[in-house]
Amino acid sequence: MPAYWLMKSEPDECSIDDALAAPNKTVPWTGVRNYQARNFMWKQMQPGDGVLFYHSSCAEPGIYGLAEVVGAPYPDPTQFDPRSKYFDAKSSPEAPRWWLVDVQARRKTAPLLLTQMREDPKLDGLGVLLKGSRLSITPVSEAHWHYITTTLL
DNA sequence: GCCAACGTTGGC
DNA sequence: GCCAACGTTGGC
Repeated sequence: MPAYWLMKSEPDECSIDDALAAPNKTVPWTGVRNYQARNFMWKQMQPGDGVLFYHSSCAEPGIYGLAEVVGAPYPDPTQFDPRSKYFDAKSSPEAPRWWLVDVQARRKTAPLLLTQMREDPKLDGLGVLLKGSRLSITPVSEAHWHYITTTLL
């Protein structure tokens, strides 16, 4: 059974346009350094899972596209690269600390802004709307996914 | 740039 | 294992 996720990306780093322009429209979801978000990618995501592609830390945060999980999780290579800002000296190839999945962009959508989502009672309980939520990857219920993808986008 | 909320670190 | 200090996220 497919699962659904909302994944935040800073558009300055990787926007939905960047993902669509990438080879095979696929980007490694690099740089996650939060255990809860890592565990979603490492232990729970399956190829074919649906992804709401969210732009964060920008002028108009919101959902800007649809994507899906492809392939199996593997260690984030940036954790081993001393020049990377995601380098983690406490990790090692023998015991990688940070795992990621590849995400393939499906299409860009009309923006569904955070402000709009907050006003929609049907989206009550959506992870990204919860008070103080900073988690960069949050599960999305099938009902929310269906509503967002068929009615709002 | 501010700051609330949250996660992590490390001394004890 | 507690918890204060610190760092980060991310909306505004």
